Amino acid sequence: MKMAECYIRVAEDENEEPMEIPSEEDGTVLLSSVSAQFPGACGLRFRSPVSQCMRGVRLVEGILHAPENGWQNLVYVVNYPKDNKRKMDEMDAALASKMKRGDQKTSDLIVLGLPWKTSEQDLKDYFATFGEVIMVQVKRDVKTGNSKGFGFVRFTEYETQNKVMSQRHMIDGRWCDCKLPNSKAFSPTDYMFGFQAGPDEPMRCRKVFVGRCTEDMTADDLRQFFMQYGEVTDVFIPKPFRAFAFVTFADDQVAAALCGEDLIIKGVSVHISNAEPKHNNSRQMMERAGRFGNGFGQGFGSSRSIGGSSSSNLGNFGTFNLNPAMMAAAQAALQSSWGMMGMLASQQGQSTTSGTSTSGQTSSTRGETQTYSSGNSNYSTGSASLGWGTGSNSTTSGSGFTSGFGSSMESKSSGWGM
DNA sequence: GTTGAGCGTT
Repeated sequence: MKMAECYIRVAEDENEEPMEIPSEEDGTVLLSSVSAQFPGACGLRFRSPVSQCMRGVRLVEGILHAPENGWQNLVYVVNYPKDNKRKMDEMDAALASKMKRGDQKTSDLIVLGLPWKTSEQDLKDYFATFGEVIMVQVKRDVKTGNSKGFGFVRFTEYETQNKVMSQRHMIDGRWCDCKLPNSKAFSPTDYMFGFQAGPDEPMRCRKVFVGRCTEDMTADDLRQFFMQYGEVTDVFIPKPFRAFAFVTFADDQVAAALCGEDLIIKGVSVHISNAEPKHNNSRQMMERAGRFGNGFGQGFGSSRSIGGSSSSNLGNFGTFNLNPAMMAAAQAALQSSWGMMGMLASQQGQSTTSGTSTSGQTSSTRGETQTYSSGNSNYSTGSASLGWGTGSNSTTSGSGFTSGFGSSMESKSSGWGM
């Protein structure tokens, strides 16, 4: 009877400009039609002109049925699963800052083949001839103190890093190689910032895991350091020493923005990731796959092949490298929603244009070039700015990629049980 | 007190 209505007006919020969504011939509207425009949508509601209350739209097997008096000219508001809409916006913001290309952040490089006798000072002296060094480390046996023959180095400038990776190094009489460490090759946890995967855990995550801590980092050191990003409400260091700590912020977005970052505290590179909820098997499996390159990482090229020596073939690889990570992260974090996928596709599509409509970047870019030092260390954090330095560089045309992404998702969705 | 491909944290 409401055949005349060809479109209904749908918006994410009552006050936002609605989008017209087509109805079916029988006057119903398919949920899929709604979710095509509002990824992750699970239903509709509207404000009843009579009661002035919000009312739900009847939904049966994916079909939205018009209210008593037809769709009329009301604005229908999209429902999202639980509070995922809000989460999605924050993920949007945090992802945007991490996916920012252009500002190519440096990462720690692993230095393989060091002579046993080489000290951190030796390393620093050697690499300082290439550019400013902000961190060096020689990995040693905890009991004997003997060098394990490898270490890490980090430079201020991305160009320096590329130069160093592009050649071999004669250090104290041995040839050494500098590479991006395996830990930099896609870890889904880095994308799962701020989310508790548990279905009954609506709390957003304000706590981060700080890995690779050294024993000389006190709770006060950590508090002093992390203050620059936002109010710190708690610092927890397990005893006895376990080489990690937890830092809790007042603002969950600060925690989200820091996840995936490598920060330098007291001359040591620590890695920030989400403080994991205790039970989550699927996530840990994926983490393994990511860390050791057995799963997604290999088929799509590890990041070590990207940021490295050849700057000529960066383009396509970089974009493809991120996608499996996103898929895995989305699967684990959102489980029941495709919302993030649409967001990712649009992000990719926008990556070659200057202005994105993505909101909220400002909140995570405070505190540029802050320094922190302690004791007799003269190291400092070169830059506290956020962003992800995969070294990837999107030169792919956005539209072509986006469509490919969408279709591959559809073909795999059944296998993933989503 | 040794060694020579690897890989830093739950």
